[in-house]
Amino acid sequence: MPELPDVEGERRTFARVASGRTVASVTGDATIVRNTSLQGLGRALKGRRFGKPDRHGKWLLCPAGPNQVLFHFGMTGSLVDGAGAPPHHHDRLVVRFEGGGELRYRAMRKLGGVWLAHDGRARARILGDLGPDAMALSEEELDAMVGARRGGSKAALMDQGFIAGLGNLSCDEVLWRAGISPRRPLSSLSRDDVAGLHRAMLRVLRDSARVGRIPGRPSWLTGHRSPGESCPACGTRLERARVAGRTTYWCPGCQP
DNA sequence: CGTGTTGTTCAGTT
DNA sequence: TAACTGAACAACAC
Repeated sequence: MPELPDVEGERRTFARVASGRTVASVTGDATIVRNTSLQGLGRALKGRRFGKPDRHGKWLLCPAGPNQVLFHFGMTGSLVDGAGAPPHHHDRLVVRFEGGGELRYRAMRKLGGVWLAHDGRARARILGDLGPDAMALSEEELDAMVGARRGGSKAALMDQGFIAGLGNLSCDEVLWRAGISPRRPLSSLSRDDVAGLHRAMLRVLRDSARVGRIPGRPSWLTGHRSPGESCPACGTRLERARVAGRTTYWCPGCQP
């Protein structure tokens, strides 16, 4: 699931369930903690109170005193309010709070994980070379970035080092709304194209973030990701191909 | 038993 | 060097 809008949903879950709460214990599957042991994570968090979570791209950044817990959700991860919820086979980490309540990191596949950072340097090392957050990017910034980028539009928008947050679904949705074919070189975009791309990106991300996922509404391209479906705007049969390594849908009519 | 999957990373190639 | 490709990771559904 997790693209930027999904992680916005996780951010709200964390804020509701964990922010302001003091950690009592940390248990779970040791392999989901990527850069320390379960015990190390427990020692760093125990007795600490979680602050307000932040997000950059698909990363969720959760302060606990001087430390930070960094969540990445891979393809199947999510945060769950564990209060009163029955144990689940895919609960990989359980953080219990003083006075009751718990937060769980649940993931079917263990492609994401949990990292501990003691300071800003450690955090930067873990996050790697991320581009600006897609939701915080201004049209002027995008315009300045586009000219120097070689290669196709989809590959660029999917590159977390270029812009952080877009995934396969949101990328297809944004390109469709902006009327840009996924293989079209990004550097070929006119100023108007860039303005349209920026508008489409914010629109898609804001609408999706509000519900915490990319809505597969019938009026969205994302609602038609099965072979043989038609464009919800013009009725043209959608194209489907592997672009930038991922299954891509686009409308040859709306995205020349 | 194949294929495919909303994520990243790494090795190898263009 | 920048960017691309394919494999690997992991756990399912079909």
